Amino acid sequence: MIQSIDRAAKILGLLQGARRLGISELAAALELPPSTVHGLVKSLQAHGLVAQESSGNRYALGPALLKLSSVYLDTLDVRSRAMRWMHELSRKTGYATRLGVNLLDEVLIIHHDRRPDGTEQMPETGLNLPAHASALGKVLLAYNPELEHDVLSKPLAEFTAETVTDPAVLRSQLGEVRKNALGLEYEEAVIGEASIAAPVYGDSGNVIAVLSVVIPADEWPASETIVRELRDAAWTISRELGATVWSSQVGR
Amino acid sequence: MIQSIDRAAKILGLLQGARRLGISELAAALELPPSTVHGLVKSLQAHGLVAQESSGNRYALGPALLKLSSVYLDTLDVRSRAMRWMHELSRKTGYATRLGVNLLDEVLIIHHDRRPDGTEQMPETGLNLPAHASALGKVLLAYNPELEHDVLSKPLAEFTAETVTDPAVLRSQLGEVRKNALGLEYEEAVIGEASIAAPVYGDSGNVIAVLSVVIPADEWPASETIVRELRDAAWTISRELGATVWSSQVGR
DNA sequence: GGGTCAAATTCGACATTGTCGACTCTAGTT
DNA sequence: AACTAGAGTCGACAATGTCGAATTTGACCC
Repeated sequence: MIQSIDRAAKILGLLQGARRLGISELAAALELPPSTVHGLVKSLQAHGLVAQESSGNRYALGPALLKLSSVYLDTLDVRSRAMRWMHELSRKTGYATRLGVNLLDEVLIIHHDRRPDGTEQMPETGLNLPAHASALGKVLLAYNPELEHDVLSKPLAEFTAETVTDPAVLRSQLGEVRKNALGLEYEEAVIGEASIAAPVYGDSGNVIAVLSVVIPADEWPASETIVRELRDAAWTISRELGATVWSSQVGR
Repeated sequence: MIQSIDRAAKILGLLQGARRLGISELAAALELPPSTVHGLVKSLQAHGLVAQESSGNRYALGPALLKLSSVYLDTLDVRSRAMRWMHELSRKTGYATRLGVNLLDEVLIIHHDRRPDGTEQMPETGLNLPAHASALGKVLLAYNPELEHDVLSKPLAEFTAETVTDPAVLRSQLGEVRKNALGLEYEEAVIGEASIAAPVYGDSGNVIAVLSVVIPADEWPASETIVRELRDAAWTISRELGATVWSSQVGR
């Protein structure tokens, strides 16, 4: 791991959390001398990864990130293939749908199709969810032993009374997920919200993304029809990506 | 400029252009030994900034960029303030509107409100435009001497027969832009497309963004009404950000 | 309006750190 | 099954980034 890149990435991470920070604040957070941080920040700034407030001496994330991320989204075959089926799935079920991938030890939402009832809903693309407290996350954990190890090696954060914080319970849930190829979550991250998720396979037979349907808590549990439609959609996307029944069974 | 950060940023830039590259391809492009590039790429990968193809040995941009960029968009006061007025402006004029900021020597579109006629239109947020061949870019150039110097120090790329490639002509156009606080462009980047743009001021009195209306070439020139509506919208946004008549006049 | 303070920024010497070449390993090809 | 091309590993060297001291900037208060 190259030290200065590690530090630079940490600076981006800090700015992600705190929005706007001065050199000395960054230096304090990283436990480095301000002059060192200054050099790192200026290098990031030269590439547009960080931007300085026009009136002031604080720094924030830069515009280059937007351009990079828009290319990132374009390169994802899963996403472009999934979009039309997600829209279909939202329409059929009446619920919002999400497509997620693994980012470090969390889940990143790479596409979101709103509930079709026309209510005001925040776009969720780019948000992330805890791996152990979301249906999306549980599916990723179930099919990725490395991630499972990562997540279980740290204490599990508690978000609501329903959050699973006992590693043994989580481990047994992951067994269920593998058995049914379906992840479940009821008010474990957000009160009033539940979800179910199914894996999406790539041509190598690996789970490369997860598809979920977000269900209001008072309409839980999901009907058999909803589950079947979710599974069908996830499977259709996988097939378009070149996965076969066979490859998905030997996968992992 | 820290060397390894510079190199890392260049790697991200290459992946932005080429989508998927192997270590040796990156090494060739950067004229560095493959082992050096490998170390850089692995460091970026550890932070999710690049990702390795599941089946294969090539690398692409990583999911962390999406999360970072979504935070970037949230931190931009201009954008959140501008969105509602842009929607209004699109509705009133019947044309698509764009909001841009400066990224290195180009213009990055940070918000796009579609033409309200309901035709299929690609979302343009995250795209970038050449500074010298767009109305947005000309406004940024006119109010940013450093950027002007940057852009004029290199040859001006030609996109269409209308593209201004003569520095002297561009310079005189920038004078006009400053005089009218309005940038114009007719088929200089894309055939069939023209646009007009007006500056948006921040509380320091600087031009921090640009607002434009995209007009089909066959409806050119824009009516006085359209121009006034664009100016009004840009001004309303500026005022919400704390700009005053006075500060915008002493600005720069 | 001037004086004080905190924070950003610049600079150069030192030693830590990243770089590079040689080597190994893996996978795909003929 | 041998061959090739590319990815990935390792350790020595010196180029590079780091850090402390000094300088500048700008904000706030008296």
